[in-house]
Amino acid sequence: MPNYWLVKSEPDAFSWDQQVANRIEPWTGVRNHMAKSNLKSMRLGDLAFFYHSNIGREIVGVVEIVREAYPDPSMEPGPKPQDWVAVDMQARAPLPQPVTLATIKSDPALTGIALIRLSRLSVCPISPEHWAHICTLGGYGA
DNA sequence: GCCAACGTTGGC
DNA sequence: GCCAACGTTGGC
Repeated sequence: MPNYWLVKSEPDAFSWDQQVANRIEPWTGVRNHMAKSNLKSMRLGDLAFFYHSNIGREIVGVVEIVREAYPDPSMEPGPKPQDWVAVDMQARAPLPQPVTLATIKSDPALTGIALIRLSRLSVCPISPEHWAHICTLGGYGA
């Protein structure tokens, strides 16, 4: 059974359409330790919601982890050694009906979800129950 | 544009 | 080790 995640991207910087066009994309630039530890926990075949932050504020698609954590190629050489990581993700399919932040916040079945509780965390775990519920809301995989 | 949350930096 | 200052994220 796969683990479930949610990753955020500002569509200005990198959008779902670009993810689809590129098919496989390195997920780089994470500079937060909790998010990094989540990246390191991802395994081949894990699935993640692709969330548009700031513009849109909705879950728009599903991606699959196709390469586990490796050194982030976007790291700048600096005075201190760093160990940020990237993973590769492949677009699976869009949600037929995107699920908005407003919907997630107002749904009693989704209380406590990390997306809301840790609003600044860019890579969040999702419980299997929440995953299934959001898939239903989004008409995904029906 | 504003603000809350929160991580990081640097003075002490 | 504490804490004020500051920067960033991201919702509103």
